[in-house]
Amino acid sequence: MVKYNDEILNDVFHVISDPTRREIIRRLAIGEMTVMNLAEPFEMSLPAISKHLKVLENAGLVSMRREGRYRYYHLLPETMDIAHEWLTDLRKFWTDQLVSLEHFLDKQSNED
Amino acid sequence: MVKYNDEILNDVFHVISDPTRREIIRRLAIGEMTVMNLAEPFEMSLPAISKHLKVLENAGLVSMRREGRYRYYHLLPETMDIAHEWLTDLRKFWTDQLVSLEHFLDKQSNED
DNA sequence: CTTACACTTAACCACATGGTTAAATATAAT
DNA sequence: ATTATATTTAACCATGTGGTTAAGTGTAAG
Repeated sequence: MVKYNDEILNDVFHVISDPTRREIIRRLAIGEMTVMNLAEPFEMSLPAISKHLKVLENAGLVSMRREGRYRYYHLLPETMDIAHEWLTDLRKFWTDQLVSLEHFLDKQSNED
Repeated sequence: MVKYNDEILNDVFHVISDPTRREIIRRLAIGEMTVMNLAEPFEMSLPAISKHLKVLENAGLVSMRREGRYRYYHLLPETMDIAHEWLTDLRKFWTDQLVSLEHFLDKQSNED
C-alpha cells in the first residue's frame, strides 16, 4: 500500500472543492498573474480573493513573487500531483474490481 | 474549453477532502460492504458513518442494495472519473506551461 | 510629503460541517 | 409476541467556511 500524506490530501481536495479557487488555479495554469488581475473576472471583493489565495498558498498549491507593490502568483504543481496520483491509483484499483462486482450484481439479480 | 460540471466537482472534491470518506472509498474499492463492516475500523459512532455514507451517496459516489436488514454499499466510479479528468486536464495544461514559466523565473532572477 | 494604488488583516456574520447521544424504523431471530 | 440487530433520523453543539466592509501596510507617483 502506497503511503499518502493524508493532510496534504485533505488540504488539496478541500482547496479545489471551491469553484472560485478552481477557476483561480485554471487561470494561473496559463501563467502568473497579479491579485488585481486574478480578481478581475470575479464578482467578489478583493479581500475574498486574497483569502482564497492564502488558502491556496497554505495548501502549497501556489506561490508568489513581489515586484514593487504587485504580487505575481503562480502555480506549484507538485502538491496537486499528489491529489492526482491518489485518484489515479484508486481508479486503477476499482477498474480492476469492477468486472467482478458486476458479475456479483448480475448473479445477485438472477437469484431474485 | 471542455465543459465541466462545476457542481459535480464541488461535491466530489468536497467529499474526498475528508479522510474518513477517503478511507471508506478505498475500502469500497476492494468490494461492497455493509455499514457495520465499513464502520468497524473507525473510532467513530455509527451515525457518523451513516452521515458520511449519505454525503457520498448524494455526491453520486456510492450506492447500495438492501438485503434484509443489511445495506451493502458499493462504489459508483463514473462520478469520480469527472474529478480525475479535471485534474488530468489541468495537469496536462500546466506541464506544457511549466518550461516557459521556469524560463521566465530564471530570466527574472538573472535580472536582479 | 502627501496622495494614490495594490494589496492584506481584522472584525463580523450566516450557514455548513462533522461529531455526539437518544430515539425511531425495519427486519430477523427466539 | 418479544427481543435483538442493523441502520437511519433527530436534536444538538463547537468549529470552520466564504463572504462582507473598514482599517492597515507598503510601495509608487505627483
